[in-house]
Amino acid sequence: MAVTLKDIAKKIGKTTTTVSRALNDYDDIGPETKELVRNAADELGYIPNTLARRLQKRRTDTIGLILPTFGPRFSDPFFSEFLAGVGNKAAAGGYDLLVSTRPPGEQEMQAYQSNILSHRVDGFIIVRTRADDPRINYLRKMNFPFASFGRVEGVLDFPYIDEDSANGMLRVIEYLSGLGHRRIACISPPLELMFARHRIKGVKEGMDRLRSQGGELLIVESDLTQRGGYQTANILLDNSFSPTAIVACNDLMAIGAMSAVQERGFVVGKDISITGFDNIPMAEHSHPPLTTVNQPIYQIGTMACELLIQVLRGEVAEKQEIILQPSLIVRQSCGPTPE
Amino acid sequence: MAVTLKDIAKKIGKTTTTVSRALNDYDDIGPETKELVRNAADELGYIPNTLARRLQKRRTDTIGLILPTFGPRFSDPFFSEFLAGVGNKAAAGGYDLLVSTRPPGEQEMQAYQSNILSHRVDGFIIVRTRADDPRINYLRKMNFPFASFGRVEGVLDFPYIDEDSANGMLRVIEYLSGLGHRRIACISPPLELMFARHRIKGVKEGMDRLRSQGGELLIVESDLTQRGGYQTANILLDNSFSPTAIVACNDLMAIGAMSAVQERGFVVGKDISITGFDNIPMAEHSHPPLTTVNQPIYQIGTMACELLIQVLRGEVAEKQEIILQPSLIVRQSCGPTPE
DNA sequence: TTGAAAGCGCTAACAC
DNA sequence: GTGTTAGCGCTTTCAA
Repeated sequence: MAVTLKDIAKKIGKTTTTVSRALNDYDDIGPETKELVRNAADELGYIPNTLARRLQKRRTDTIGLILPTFGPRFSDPFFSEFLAGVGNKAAAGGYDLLVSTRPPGEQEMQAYQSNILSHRVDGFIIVRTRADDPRINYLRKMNFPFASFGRVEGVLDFPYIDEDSANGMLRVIEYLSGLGHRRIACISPPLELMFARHRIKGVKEGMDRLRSQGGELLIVESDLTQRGGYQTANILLDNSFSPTAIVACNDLMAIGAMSAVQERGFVVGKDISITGFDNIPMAEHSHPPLTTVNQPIYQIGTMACELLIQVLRGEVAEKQEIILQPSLIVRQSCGPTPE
Repeated sequence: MAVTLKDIAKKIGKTTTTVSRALNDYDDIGPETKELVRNAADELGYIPNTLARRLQKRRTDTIGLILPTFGPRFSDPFFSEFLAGVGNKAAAGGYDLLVSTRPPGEQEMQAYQSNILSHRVDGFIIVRTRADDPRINYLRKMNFPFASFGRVEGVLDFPYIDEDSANGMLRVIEYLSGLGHRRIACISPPLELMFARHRIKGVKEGMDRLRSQGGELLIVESDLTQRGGYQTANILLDNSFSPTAIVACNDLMAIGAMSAVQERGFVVGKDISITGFDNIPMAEHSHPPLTTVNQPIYQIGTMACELLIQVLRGEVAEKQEIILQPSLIVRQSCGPTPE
């Protein structure tokens, strides 16, 4: 049914070898033979069998992406955009993208292992790095190609891209302090996540600079979801600390926090200021629109994939690490400290 | 480097044939040989080479999912949950999931074509069907296995799962009419999308029943995004129609519409009622929480994948079509008609 | 119950 | 330039 090299070879009275080389444009094939072969291939509608080629080449031309899912519902807008970035770059580079989702832990590690050992992928994109990331430890140990979005604690001897979240948060704090805020609460993701650490680090650094001016910081850990932000903000509002500003470590939690604040009759941006991080599309259309730090997730996906492709192709990446400088997006969710 | 059947065979002094059959638990292999082989395999850490197996079996054990992306930013929470559902079911069934994203049109069709012709996938999951869906037409023509989430206009001779959106919308309208609403505006997605048609159909049917009681309907087309909902609501509010309720065809647009309404100083659920569709996590935490129709996207992904797997395995699905009955989730975004 | 031989469709080494 | 031969790692007839 499917047309093979053999069919073409038979048709034009040559061998499969010749046909193969002609189609792959080897130098040692005569120009008229090439023409002949190509025409025959076109006529018959030849499409190479990927599987056969991959087996022979001992390459899968496939990139693996295992999304770490927490909780049962998995609708982080973050991932879908990242996925699109990775996927489009992969497609452009001639790579397939093999996607799965696994909760961090045993199953996740097994997925990495089996994908590698059973020769399903040539390399991995790692996303949402953890402090002592078992995935990265494993891949490094196996000497298996990968590129990551996010750093880890410790040695950074692998290609990665990351945003300078610490700096982003520093600017958030500076912005808020410029508005007069001193009592600031921060809603943090689980601290095993590296980006949480960076963001918290930025917050702390900013607050340190405010110490002489009476800056006070309360950090509460949450879970990255809107619901988590909502619940955590409620805890915060019940607390005697009574912050004038809430700095959430991502937009989803910020938007959840806004609901909590508004439910109590406070006006966001007046009674309480709130900031996010990521600049997801929703941030522009929250009520009020959310002041946040931009993170170009689609492009980050693209670039992470590009880093990996460079490794796979054996091209020496001149720059194996990319740190993006964030920009503050000022909208209407912050205002001067109330009296 | 990698352990092959040959290595095991050599080690125990049998042939690769025997080893292969032993590992695959064929009946015609002696129990002690099986034991022997298995132990040797374990010792050597044998993992079958997927590529080789696939080539031989002429199956890829891979399911394709090409997400139709509109616009540049692609953060529909819808897709990430659907993806997780499909992916987990696929993994459980021993299938890989090959994901790409393509804007509807030429490129998209080429992706389907090349994935099929180059033997990359065994079947496809189709998502977000269009009225005269070129993907489905093509797959049907090629007689290539697929299952879809969503129906099409015309013959439904393929396995699909869908929610009875028409009925869902009917219930929304009934709910609103019970609250006294008569002048209702509807924000619709592009009408080439099948689910848009079903939802609109439900809306119209509901309004038809209200005609004798002065029911009036205005439908405006938008683009499924929060921004689109926002813009369209603004158009609606500038219009002389002045609806007392806005029925959005998905949650994202509903939430966008809420922003627009609120920006004009109206109170959602009092001055104007708003409803959505999908029940994305965000809907619970919007301000006010959104009354909407539930659509269990994760489960739908799971079931769509299951339908496909049944086809691939040659199992006759007793029920090739699944229609889910929706449930109305009443929250706080609707109230009685203002005077 | 096991082995020998063939082949999935392709590419690569080597000879001519 | 082109053909011969071999082999990627696996499964599957067919014989023994």
